[in-house]
Amino acid sequence: MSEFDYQQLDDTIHSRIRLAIMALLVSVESATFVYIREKVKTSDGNLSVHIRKLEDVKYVSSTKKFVDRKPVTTYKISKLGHQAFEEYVNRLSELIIQ
Amino acid sequence: MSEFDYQQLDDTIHSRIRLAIMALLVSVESATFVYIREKVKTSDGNLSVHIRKLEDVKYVSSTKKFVDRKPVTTYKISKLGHQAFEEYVNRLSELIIQ
DNA sequence: ATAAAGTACTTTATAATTTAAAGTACAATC
DNA sequence: GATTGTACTTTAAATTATAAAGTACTTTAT
Repeated sequence: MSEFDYQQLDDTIHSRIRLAIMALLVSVESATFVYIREKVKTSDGNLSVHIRKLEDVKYVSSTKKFVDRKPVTTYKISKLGHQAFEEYVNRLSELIIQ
Repeated sequence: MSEFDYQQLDDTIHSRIRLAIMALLVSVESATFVYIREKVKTSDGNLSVHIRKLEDVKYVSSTKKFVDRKPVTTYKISKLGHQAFEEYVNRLSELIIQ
């Protein structure tokens, strides 16, 4: 059962930064832009671009509101995103575990 | 201990195609260009470029010879490559396993 | 004998992605 | 009221990946 076909790995998830974002989001109920930025240790620009990609494919949803007169964007992983992540982890295991 | 810093993941290894190559190479004594190309299901050009990157950082070594008058390149993972792969898998687990 | 097709790659050009820098729209502080 | 800070977004530049073309043969068919 040892397959080494890299195309089995979801390309949207398999990016170091997006993988970290997804891993974080599956572990929490929801998270703000700033919280994610700090945990993932990246710049605003990077996070903005990458989390947008996850939104584009509907793996993540966002809601925007104001807290203390400041904008706060909160992100949540979707059911589809959850499934995709699980599938990704399974494929990864198949690839790596001998 | 849940960290989501994506920079912990070795960037040379974390590419779907190079990851597949490394996973294959840790599981065998050595492998030819053609064997890898078939297992990893990629084109000659892609394999050539990516395996060269692994060679550049000394994760993989190669030897070229002629068999039946045809060129055959054989690749092996190096000790450094082995360590890097192990380290990569460990970091990946930390990232993914909740 | 020679032309066509195949093997084992390498190189190069184009497309896609990532990263970094600059920009926007405020709020708070000095 | 001018500077600094927050929470992002947009754009441009650098990096990377993929696909196409090229090289140096060998084999097979004509």
